[in-house]
Order: sequence, then structure tokens, then C-alpha cells
Amino acid sequence: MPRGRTLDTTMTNVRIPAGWPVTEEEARAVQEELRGRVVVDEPGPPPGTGRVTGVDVAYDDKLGVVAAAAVVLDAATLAVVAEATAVGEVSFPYVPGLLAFREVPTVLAALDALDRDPGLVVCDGYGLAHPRRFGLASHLGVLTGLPTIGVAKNPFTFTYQEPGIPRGSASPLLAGTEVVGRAVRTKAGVKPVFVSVGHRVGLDNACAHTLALAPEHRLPESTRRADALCRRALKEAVDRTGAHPTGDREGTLPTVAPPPGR
DNA sequence: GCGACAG
DNA sequence: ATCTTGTCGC
Repeated sequence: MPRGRTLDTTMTNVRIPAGWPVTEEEARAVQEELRGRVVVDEPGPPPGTGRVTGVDVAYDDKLGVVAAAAVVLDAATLAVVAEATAVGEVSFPYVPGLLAFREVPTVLAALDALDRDPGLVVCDGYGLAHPRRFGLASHLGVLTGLPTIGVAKNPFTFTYQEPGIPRGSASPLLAGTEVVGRAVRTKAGVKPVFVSVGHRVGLDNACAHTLALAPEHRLPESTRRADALCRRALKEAVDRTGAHPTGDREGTLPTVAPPPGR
């Protein structure tokens, strides 16, 4: 029984929820219905206090497997205080604008498996910066009630003026003339990250958190830790149950518990 | 109609 | 996201 890490690390298996959208039309209808529940009039937790949790997912599309990780950091020190992972079956294809339907079930399971309150949740993707103003971070926020923000690596379909070179420079992220987020330079001279509000957090606070979480690298430590953990979890899940060169190659997804007998 | 498009 | 070796740099 390998024990590599020091922290309590939970691992959960996930099935696609009954009634989960199957078509793009159904998924868009769900977004339209949930978008009204996003709360945007709260400033959110002050940066540098309490806890911040990074979430991310990794895929093996060939096997239809997805792994999610949630890593809880102490906001003041950025020390890891808790982690959890979940593995499941891919619940939706990648469609721009419908990313949440691919990630939400497994991410929710990882968050549920944590042994303490996540605090602010930082997503790899967008919140209000979305075609229907309901990206992954907002979706996750509405479903959990937790404050969330989105920090994306690409501008998606939005436009922005290049921020100044120094770390901390920023410029509006625009959908036409509407401000949907902010391009934030977390590292001098390096491509900015794209921050948007998810749920129960203001944009200024979301950007302040992002900068506080990225003192050294372009991406927030929360995202970096979650990214590394979900990749590890995916690899371990595939190594453990996936296709062996000569072994049985029955559809043995990690979600299917090994039959007791037989 | 065609291409672009978070991860 | 993922496919992929070595290589330059702190």
C-alpha cells in the first residue's frame, strides 16, 4: 500500500449523474436556467486570508476517463493544507462554451472529498467571461454555493489590449464593449492570464487573489498544484485499470468497481 | 455558409 | 486537453 504523500489524500470514483445533458441544446438550456442564480454583488473573501482551493482536470479521451483534483492552500502562506482527487467517465465532449459539462461532475466529487471547507475556489477556465455569461467557474459556484473565480490561460473569443510589461499590470477583457473580465500580468513580460468572476466574488478581488496566488509563476499556485495532482491521479487510475499490452481489455473504467466475486 | 473557440 | 525530445535557464 504505497504511501507517498504526507497529507490525507482522498480518492473517489464518479458516475455521470442521471439526467445529465446529452445534447448541446440540453446543455445550453441548463446554462440558461442556472445563469440567473449567479451572485455578483458580494466582494468575496479578502485576498491573503482563509483558504483558497485550486481545481483542475486531466483526460484520457482514448479511454474516456477524467481525473479531477482539488488542492486547498492556506491563502497567507500558499502551503498545501488538504487535497482530494476523483476519477470518472467523460461526461460530455469538448464544445467551446460547454466546458463545464465535461468537468463539473468529477470536480464536484473532488471538492466533496475534501476534509475541510474549500474557501475560495479557483477554476482553470472562465466564469462570467462566457458566451452566455455562465462559464465553468460560475457553474461550479452556483452548484456549490462557494465563492469562485476563473483564471484562464487563453482569451477565448474575447479581446483585450496588451497590459503593461510589469507584473500587476492589467487591462479589461472585452466582449465587444462589455467588460467580462481582466487580462492580468502575473509575471513581468510574460503573457497575461485572463481572470473573470465566477460566483460571489467581485472582479477586483478576483484579480487581487490571482496576483497573490502567483508570486513567482504565470499561473496561480492553486492551479499549478491541482494540475499536477490531477495528472498524477489520471496516470495512476489508467495504470491501475487501463489496457495492458497483453492483459484483458474489457471496458474496465475506473468508475466500475471490481466485481466482488468471479 | 465557414472558421474560431476556455480545457 | 493531448500528441512529444531535447534543451536553455534559474
